[in-house]
Parts: sequence; structure tokens; C-alpha cells
Amino acid sequence: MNRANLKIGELAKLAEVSQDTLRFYEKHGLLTPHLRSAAGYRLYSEADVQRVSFILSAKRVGFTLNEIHELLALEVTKDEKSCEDVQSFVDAKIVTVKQRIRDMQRIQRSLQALSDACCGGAEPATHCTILEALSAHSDSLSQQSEVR
Amino acid sequence: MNRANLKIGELAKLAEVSQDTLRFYEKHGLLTPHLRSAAGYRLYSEADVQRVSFILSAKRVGFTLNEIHELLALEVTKDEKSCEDVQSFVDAKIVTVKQRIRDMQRIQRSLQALSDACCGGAEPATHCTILEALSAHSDSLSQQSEVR
DNA sequence: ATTGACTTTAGACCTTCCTCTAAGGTTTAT
DNA sequence: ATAAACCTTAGAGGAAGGTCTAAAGTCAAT
Repeated sequence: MNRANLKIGELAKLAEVSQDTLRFYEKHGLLTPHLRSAAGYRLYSEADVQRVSFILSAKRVGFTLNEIHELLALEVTKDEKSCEDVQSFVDAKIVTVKQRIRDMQRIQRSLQALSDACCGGAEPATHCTILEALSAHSDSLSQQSEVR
Repeated sequence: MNRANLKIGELAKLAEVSQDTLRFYEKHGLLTPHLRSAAGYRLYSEADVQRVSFILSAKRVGFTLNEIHELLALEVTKDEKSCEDVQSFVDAKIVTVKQRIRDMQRIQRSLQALSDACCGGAEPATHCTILEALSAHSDSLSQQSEVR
């Protein structure tokens, strides 16, 4: 499958989303096909493919479509005060992302502990639920940060 | 604030969620207070605090409440074939989590590049949007895995 | 030139995850 | 003993993110 001027069904298959979802994203300003055919068919470019990829990754890790819209709208126009605005917004997002990475790593360790406690052999299966596995590494609400 | 026998308002404040949300989680089997007062007030234990912490972390990184329910229900009963079931489920989740961590790291690098390209000083601001910043490190849909 | 697989639109409908309202009972402080 | 600040329930309402339907136009192959 070539990646230039994809029709909606082709992009849908490539990105593993429905055509409805792509139209929905368009309606909400997240993804506009770079052109339309004479008959009005949406035609997506390679850049559009990248864009949908970004949207899906960002969504998978918990950004809302609104937040993704803001991220996509970010642009350093370089010659203005846009810098400050962009930078403070982006830096705030970086903090959020770092927190989420820590959340995920904590969950990953717990899942791993649970998997290991299992048929791991000689281990005493002290960790019998994910919460027990988690509390072995946990820090819990004590130093909770942003909850959106 | 002590963490034994919290009333709903106390837990809500501690966890930074609404009381409604806690009741909603209870209705859906995610968080049952360990006991009720004579008058029917919910009383939450330290373990309940941990549980809500887990729910919120998992939610922040993109698990649905249903998935969280499944994770919380996991239990190695040790003496049966529960091991195999738990392990294959958990191992699948670990794969998902690892993918999401990579997604987040990719996004983090892009945000960082965007922030740097900004008022970073002498840099030529080649990365002017998040998508351009992203494509500098990107791999896009080419090796996409699970999209839930 | 017609069949089958595509595409278009508008709009109704659905699920998830809350959030709010109403009508009332309880606890604590004064 | 009464006010203020808690708590209870059931159920309606709402925003986000799709998903489905209908009625119609387009394209490629036989």
C-alpha cells in the first residue's frame, strides 16, 4: 500500500480505525485531508498519515482530543512572543507526560511482579494480587500530583 | 489526616476526586468501602486508599474502568491452574504498557524538541510544530502495534 | 451498462464516565 | 436544640468519543 493520496478506506485500514472515526476527527479539526478528488473523495497525504499516527499515540496514553488539538496547533513562529506561550504550555505538558510515564512504570513493575509470583517456580507468591504487588513498590497518594 | 476509616468526603479530598466519583466506582465494583457506620456512612480503609490510587493512575495512562476492573480482579490462587490464566492475561497487558511507555517517550522527546527549538537561543528552530519535532524521531504507523 | 465495492452527507444513536438534583437522615458545635 | 456541615439514595443529565443508518453519488471490472 502506497502512502500518497490515500482514500479514506485505505487510511482507515492502515491506521486501524474506522472511516467514521476519521470523519469525526475531521469534523473536530484534528485531521483534514490535504485535498479532495473531483468527486469529493477525501485524499490523504503522507503527512496526514503521520498526523493520524500522532493522534492515536497521544490518545492511547491518555490525552483527550482537545489536548491533542492544542498540541497539534502549537507552532513556534520564532519572531514573536509565541515562544514564551508555547514554551510554558509545552513545559507543563512535559511534566504531565513524565508523571504518566512514572505511573506506567509503576504499573508495569506490578504486573511483572504478579507474573513472576505466578509460575515463577520457587518463589513464595507473596504477591497474590496486583495491589499487593503494587504496594511492594508503591508510594500511593502520598505524593500525588495532577489529576486531570 | 489519618488514613483509617475515612468518610467519603475525606477520601474524596485526599484522592482529589468527587464523592460522586467514589460512589460511581463502588456501583461498578471497583472500590467497596471496607465497612459502613451504624448510620450507613461509607468508611474506607488504608487498603481502599491504595485501591483508589491505583485506579486513578491506571486511568491517567489510558486504561478503561473495565480494564482496571480486570486488573484488580486478578489473583494468583497458587494451587490451581489460575497461574496460566493470570500469566497470559498479565503478559499481554505488559506488552500494552510497554508500547504505551514508548508512545509517551516519543511524545516527550517531541515536546522537548519543540521547547528547545523555541527560545533555546542560537538554534535554528528547524522544528516548528510538534509534528515536525516528532518526525525527527518518528517511526509512525510503519510498526504500529495494538490499537485498542 | 450494470454489478459490486467504494465514497459522500446529515443526523440519530450509543457507551463510558462521570455530575447534578432532590429529598431526606446524621453528626458536631454552640 | 438547632444550625451547619456532613452523609444517604435514586435517577436524570451531560460531555467525550465515537458508531450506525439512509439515501445517494462514483469507480472499476465484467
